[in-house]
Order: sequence, then C-alpha cells, then structure tokens
Amino acid sequence: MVRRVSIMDIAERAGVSHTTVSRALRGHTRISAVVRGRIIELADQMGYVPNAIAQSLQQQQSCTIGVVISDMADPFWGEVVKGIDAVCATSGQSLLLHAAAHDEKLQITAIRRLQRRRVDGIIVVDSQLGPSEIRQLEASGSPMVFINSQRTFESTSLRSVTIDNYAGGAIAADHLVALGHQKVAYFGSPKRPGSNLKRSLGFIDTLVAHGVQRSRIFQDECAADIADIDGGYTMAQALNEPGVTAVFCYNDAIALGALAGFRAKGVAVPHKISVVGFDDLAMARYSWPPLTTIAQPKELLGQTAMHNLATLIGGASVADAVLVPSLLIRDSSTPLSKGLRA
Amino acid sequence: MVRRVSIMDIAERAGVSHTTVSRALRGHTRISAVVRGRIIELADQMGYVPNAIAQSLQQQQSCTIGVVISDMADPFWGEVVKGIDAVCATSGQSLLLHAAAHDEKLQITAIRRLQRRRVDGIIVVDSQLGPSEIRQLEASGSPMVFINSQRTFESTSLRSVTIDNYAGGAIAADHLVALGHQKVAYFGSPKRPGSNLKRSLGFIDTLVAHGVQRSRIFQDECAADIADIDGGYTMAQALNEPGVTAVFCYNDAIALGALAGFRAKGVAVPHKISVVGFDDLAMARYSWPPLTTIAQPKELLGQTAMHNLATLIGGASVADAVLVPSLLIRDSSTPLSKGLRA
DNA sequence: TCCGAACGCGCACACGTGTGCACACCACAA
DNA sequence: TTGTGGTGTGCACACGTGTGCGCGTTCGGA
Repeated sequence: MVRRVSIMDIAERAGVSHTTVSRALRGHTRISAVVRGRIIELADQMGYVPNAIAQSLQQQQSCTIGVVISDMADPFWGEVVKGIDAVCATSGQSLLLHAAAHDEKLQITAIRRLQRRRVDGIIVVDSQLGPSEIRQLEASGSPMVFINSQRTFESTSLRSVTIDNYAGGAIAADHLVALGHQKVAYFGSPKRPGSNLKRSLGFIDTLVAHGVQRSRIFQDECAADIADIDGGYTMAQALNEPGVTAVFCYNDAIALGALAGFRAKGVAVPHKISVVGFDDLAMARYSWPPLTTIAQPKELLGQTAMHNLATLIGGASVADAVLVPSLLIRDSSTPLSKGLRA
Repeated sequence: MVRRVSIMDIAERAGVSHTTVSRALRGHTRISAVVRGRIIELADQMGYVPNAIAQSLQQQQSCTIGVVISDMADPFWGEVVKGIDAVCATSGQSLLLHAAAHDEKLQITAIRRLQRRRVDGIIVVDSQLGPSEIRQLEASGSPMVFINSQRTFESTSLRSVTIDNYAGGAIAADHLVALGHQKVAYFGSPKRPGSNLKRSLGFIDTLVAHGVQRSRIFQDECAADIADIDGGYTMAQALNEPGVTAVFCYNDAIALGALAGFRAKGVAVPHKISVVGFDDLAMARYSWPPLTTIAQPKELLGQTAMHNLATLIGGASVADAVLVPSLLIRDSSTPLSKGLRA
C-alpha cells in the first residue's frame, strides 16, 4: 500500500485536531463553515483518499460481501454474479470473490478466508456442502445466502434462493405434450442429485397428468466424471430406443452435446427428434438449431440473493426464495410430424 | 460484522498479555512451549478467527487485488479473471471485483473506490481510459496493470498486457491464403478503434505479402451502437460483392452473427463462404458450423497480468507483455473448391 | 451584569493487531 | 559474587478513523 495522506496530515496543515477534520469531512454539524471550507479544500488539494480499512475497523462493518463461486469462467454463474453486483453497487458494497471448485474442503476454506476479512455477509453459489459443514457454518454466525443449493437451514442467519426445478420439468413436459410427443427421454446429470431428481420428477409427473400414459422415460445418466457436454454427446449416440421423438435434458450443456451427438449420428434435430434444455446459457441462442430451453432468471437469482442477504445483515428475518423458470421456444423443438407419428 | 473473539479475549482467559498471544499464534520464537500450546488450544476452543482488517491496518498492506471489469457476465472476461484468481490463490491474495461498463467516468470511480479500500494493486480489464485519466492515475501511485488496453504508459507503476492483434490478423490471412482464397472481406468493429486497426492491418499486410495482389478487402463497419452479434448478422446480409469467398471477423461475436446472417441468406458456410473469428469464446465450439478462430490465451492473459502486478507491488519494474494468439481450425473455413474458383 | 443555552473544538478512548524496547529471570563461567 | 548471555514476557506505541464527553467561548434575554 502506498503511503497516503491521512486526516492527521490535514489536521496538522490546517492547525486543528484530527477530530475536527473527521467531522468536517463527514458533514458533521457543529463545525464552523469557515473551518469546514478550508479543511475540505485542503483535503482535495492534498489528494486525500479516506482509508476504508481504518473505517471498517472503527465502524465494525466492512461494507463488503463475500461471494464463493465454483468456476469464475462459467457464463451461468457470471450472470448470477452480475445480478449480485448490480444490487451491491446501489448500496455501496464491494464484492470479494473467491473461487472454490466443487469440493467441500475448498468451499469451507474459502468461506473461512472471507470471514477473516470480516465480510458483512456471504453468498455461496452452487454449494456442495453437506449437513455437518452447514452446522459448522451456522455456529459462525455470519449471514449467508445459498444460491441453488437445494437445502434448507434451521439457523435464522442462513437462507437459500433457488430455482423451482420441479416446475421447470413440468414446463418442459407441457411444451412437449402440446407438440404431440408421446415417447420421450430424459438425459440426466448424476453430479447434482437434488436438482436432477426434481427436474425429472416434475417432468414425469406432468406427463402422467396429461394422460400421456404410454410414454416412456429414460433416465439416462452419464458418468459423474465426464463433462456435461460430452455426456450429452454420448447419451445421444447411445439412445437406440425406437419411437422416441423428444429429449428433455438436465441442462443446456448436456443438450448442446446431444445436438452434436444426434448430428454425428445422422438424426436431424428437430425433424426427427426434439431437444429441450435447461438454463438458457448465452450460447444456446447460437447453437444449430437454436436451443429451446427452460430459462433460469440468472441475474434475478443474484439480485434476490443479495436483497435477502442485505435483509439478514440488517437483522431482520427472511424466507427462502424460490424463483420460477420460463419456457423459451427456439428451433430445436417442433410439433410431432404425421410421418413420425405413424 | 458479528462480534468475534479477539486476541485480547484469549489473553484474558490465558492470563497473559495480548502481546504474548499474538506472538504465540504467529509462531514467534522466544515463547515457551507450554504457554504457546495453551494459547493455541484456547484459540481453537474459543473459535478465534484473526481479524484481517486490523492486520491490514497494522501491516499497511491489504493482501487484496482490485479488478475493474466491463461486464461480469462476459464469458471472455470471465476466463481472464479466472487466470487472475488462479495466481492470487497461490499467494494468498483476495480479489475485490468492481464492474464498470464502457465508460470513462464509471471506470475512474471504480478505481477510486478500490484505492479507498487500499488494495495492493489494480488490474483494469478492457480499459477505455483516455490520456488525461491515465495521467491522473499515474499520480495516484497505485501499481496497475491494464489488460488489452492498447496503450503504453510512462509511469513505472503502470503496465499493460495485451494480445498481439497484428499477429492475429496475419495468422488469419495465412490460413485463408493457404486454403486458396483470393478475394476476402473483413468485418470490423468501430467500437475498439485500436485493436480493430491492428487486426485489419496484420490481415491486409500479410495478404499482400503473400502476393494475393488482386484480393479486395472490405472494411465493413457496423454502427457503434449495436451489439457485435447483430452487427455481424447485418454485415453478412449486406455483403453483395461477387466473388468473395471468405470473411475474417474482428471477433467471435461478430462471426457468430455472420454465420446466422449467411444462413438466413441461404449462403452455405463453409461451402460458399469461409468464416474466421477472433477470441475463441466457449460458444464458438458449439455454433454450426463450429467456428474457426484466432484463439486468445485468456487465462494466460489474466495470469500474466497478475504476475506482473505482483512484481510491480514488490517494487521491481516490469516490461509490457504481449501474448501471441493461435489458429484454431474448426469447420467454418474450408479450401476454396474448384467450382467456386472458376 | 449575570446566567443559561447554544456553539465550536479538542482530549481521550475505541476498534484489533504487530513489534521495538525494556525488564525480570535463570544458567553458567570467571 | 559478579558479569554475561540467553530466554520469556509485558509496556507502550503505531496503524487511521470515529465519537462521547467536557471545556471554553459567544450570544441572547432578563
């Protein structure tokens, strides 16, 4: 840190105590207009930059929000963080960012480092923490909000903001049923057991509710250790159940892989098979064909998390938030043609 | 901030002074093994978390790096920040992130806020600052590194890390010439005059050097106020010069838009026209056809910037860094067929 | 003229941590 | 016994800022 001018330096030059300088700069009353004017001018002239660290120590609050994120380069989480930042910017908070891959240990150490820095609150994106770690965090007392963690908390200082995965699955089913599809597959992701289960359940329940009794659901699961996109490719290649005319994928990455897999196999999308994703990644617009998907309100997830965290920091209590996804129809899904129906 | 146990609390419980506690926890010599053991155990038992804010104030360094970024959700910058974070994580630094859209005023205020927080150094990504602002920053004394800002600095505390745009244009030209193309277009971006000029110059100079004398270059420029992707679409639609068999685009976003524009026009890529982008965005792999592009080493940009910033913070001097891009051949470029050549 | 109230400012402390210096103690050799 | 050197610990200060309380001054009204 470069040595910078302090209010003591200004006080010396102005011939007053540092107390007076502090009060003058903070717009305190009971300071004569003459002295205040001279101090403000002097501060400007000397290039005074307030020391936020000293202020944090004194005020017992850092005006800083800690964010733990699994992958900085993930465009999905990028938009979530953008939402968080948008709210922070209006309230004068800063964002302290720590990356921690999908690993309990790493996430805990990241949180501990943020607590050392005395952040006012923490947002954990895509948490992989188990119940024992959660209990440990509850004891620490820091207000925290978890985004898309599929977990509920007992402590009043821990809350969650999640997308309604069940509803998302239901919307996908509604869409495909409306297009006339009768036999569909589901390409899942075993890496996220919670959300995977909810999306598939919402999907299946709704199909049944629509009376699509004879549809068959394939819970294809790619291996846990391969990337989503490659898993989608593999599952598309491996799909050999005759009569399947549509696939709902756990997320867009799997769907994009499936598009490539079907293309390599010579199966035309959407004419031979419809594909629906989940998330609405930026690249979903530019795939070929452009991907029909269940869109998550990513920035809103971040904004809501930050709003609720601010409420927790303020000492009030907040309920868990559940946001609803929405259907985004592009070109990878199409009505079941008569030829295929026969 | 939650009230937490301090070394004073531990000292009281241990019956020693806070000095001894501080020394024991920091592994200072000249502390008896017995006392040290008891203090460490007590600290653990009481849930002591060191106050990094107080440490920063005392040590006159915050172990924090400030990053100013134009758009949190931009996947390109996401990867750059990932590179920055990777280096920070090894040296125990934290990342303080501030967004500031393409606007001089916003970027300056973001930098000022970081300086208030007494960050050890600042990395500005995709800076739009003019010479007068730069001079202002030089006076502030904070070590700063600019990524892809196409500007050189006089002050020893300001440095840049950039991609070699001229070389990138040359690589694109080499590639298209090797494929046999004789008449090509360039889709530029007036929003970044500096890099746009260098990429196009490298492209043109190399074409000429290869003896492709009769090729014609179209400096199509989209309006400054529309998104890159839409500009690419529009330029592809508007391209009506006969005989053009390849297009080099300023970046991948423009290239992706061009792919869509050509498709809408009924012009097959790459059979009728080859398209080459710049950047290698994640989505370039998943477009149709997958995009041939000049790849920027995005994480390396971030890592290099952080390394050089650390050197500046250490008081040593560093030269500006220039990284070289590389050709990534996918399916959007293909040899000029005999039919088209005729 | 006197007194209470309002005004303008400084002293001293707090926030939590690290460290130079001094002091007390002990062991050992002269 | 005295001197020397090493060991273990505490005092007091520093970092930069904000604030409760008190003190001196001024002002206005009786």
